Amino acid sequence: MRDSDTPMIRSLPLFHDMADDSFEELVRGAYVQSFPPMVELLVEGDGSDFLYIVVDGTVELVAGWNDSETTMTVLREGSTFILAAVIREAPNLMSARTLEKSKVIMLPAEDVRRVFAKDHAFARAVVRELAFCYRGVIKCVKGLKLRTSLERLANYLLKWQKKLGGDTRFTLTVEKRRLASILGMTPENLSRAIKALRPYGVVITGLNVEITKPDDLKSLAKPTPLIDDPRS
Amino acid sequence: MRDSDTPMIRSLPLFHDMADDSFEELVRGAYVQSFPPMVELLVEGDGSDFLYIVVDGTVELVAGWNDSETTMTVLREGSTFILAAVIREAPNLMSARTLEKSKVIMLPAEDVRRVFAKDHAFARAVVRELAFCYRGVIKCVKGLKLRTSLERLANYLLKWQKKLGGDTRFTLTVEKRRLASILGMTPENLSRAIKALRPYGVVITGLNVEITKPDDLKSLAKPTPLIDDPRS
DNA sequence: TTTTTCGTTTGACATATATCAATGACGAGC
DNA sequence: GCTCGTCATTGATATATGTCAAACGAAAAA
Repeated sequence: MRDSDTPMIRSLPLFHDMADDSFEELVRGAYVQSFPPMVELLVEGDGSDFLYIVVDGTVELVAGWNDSETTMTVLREGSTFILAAVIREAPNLMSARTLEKSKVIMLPAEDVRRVFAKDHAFARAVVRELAFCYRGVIKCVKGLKLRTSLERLANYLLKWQKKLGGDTRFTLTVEKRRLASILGMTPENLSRAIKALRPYGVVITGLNVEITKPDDLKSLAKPTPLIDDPRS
Repeated sequence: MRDSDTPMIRSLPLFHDMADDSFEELVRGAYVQSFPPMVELLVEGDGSDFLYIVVDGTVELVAGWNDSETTMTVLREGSTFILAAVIREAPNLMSARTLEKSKVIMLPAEDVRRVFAKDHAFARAVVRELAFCYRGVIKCVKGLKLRTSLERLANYLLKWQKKLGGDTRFTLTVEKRRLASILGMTPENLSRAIKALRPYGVVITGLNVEITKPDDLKSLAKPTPLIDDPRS
């Protein structure tokens, strides 16, 4: 890999506090690769030979069963994935594919485990990262079990409005059928849900969202940090 | 706490490999408490002052939203809980309550974090534990998003049959309305789902389960280790 | 033993969500 | 500018699941 990529990795929480020589050791065997859209980076059920880091673009994690599949999450710059599988030397529970042209760094799993075993700061960072991911998935389960798809959509919109600066107007970062899958519904149902949010001041045309009555929408969505706050 | 409890803790994967003095430090400030059934051990949204370990009995983790609640999981001897919240010093995402008379060990969160910061072996064990929990929740999401409630029930039965020794007959370990909540359905719906499994050789009377046509049931359930195998 | 309580089951019904088919809208490539 | 393909939308319908009320049954309390 090129030296120009290392500062970006180094600045990630996962690698920030580790010893220099440990970092060297990790980076030495790393690959940087650019992929076109819709490339399968790894397949559910396979072993995990690398820890992945998204440098640029977007990568989706999908899970399949019985001829159908669902989007678990969409990752962007700075995200790592299949950390848990690498640590436990277990098969991937999800497939990963690029959505856009994307650049990813691949750290050989062996290296990660070796450095993890000897560098305490790195081990601590892995813990914090995993704890973060764990809590993210727990929130996801809570949404699925406690909310209807309409409520999940309403909260999704509020969450992204905040994430993108809080403006009245903003743009969705994924296409609608993928959004439907993320929220655990069909594209048709999403279409109807969007219509159903109109009385609450939501207008969506294409990927453009406008929220004219945020209070009304919030009274429907009833957001709570214990489900909807990505950090914490 | 009494010395008689320490060997059990020490034998758990989380504490097995850590240094003796670190273990001493953890155990020194620990509390052991016995609670009657249905005692709220901690409340969703509160800060986490302790890391909990179930020594005996059963504890359920529940999450609530908008006046309804759902059972996230039921824990038994040897399980730890709210590890992620303790590590991140973040509010609990779930409440915990005893189901039966239960004995739990409470390790002050401060101690856990301090030992975690200095003992590399403990940090590594925490990583393994968190990675394990993370993968468990991912499997849960996959089940919720990819399967119907009937399929979830079928797989639940097969999973517990195996876990309890593989016998044709076995006994459910939770009451039905809690099972319904675990599976993400209503008690009424569970009742009907149980009836719907009759053609597949499932007879449930009270908490007793009999599976007479395992192959038929499996052809409906289509179990996969990537969702249904708790280890790995 | 009787009574009470609580969990389960059942039926009738309402709602949520998925499916299928058709149409419409938009962008990529020619 | 056209054509094709893909995604989004709409309507009709089917299925899955939830809700409410009542009846039932087993375990705990009197």
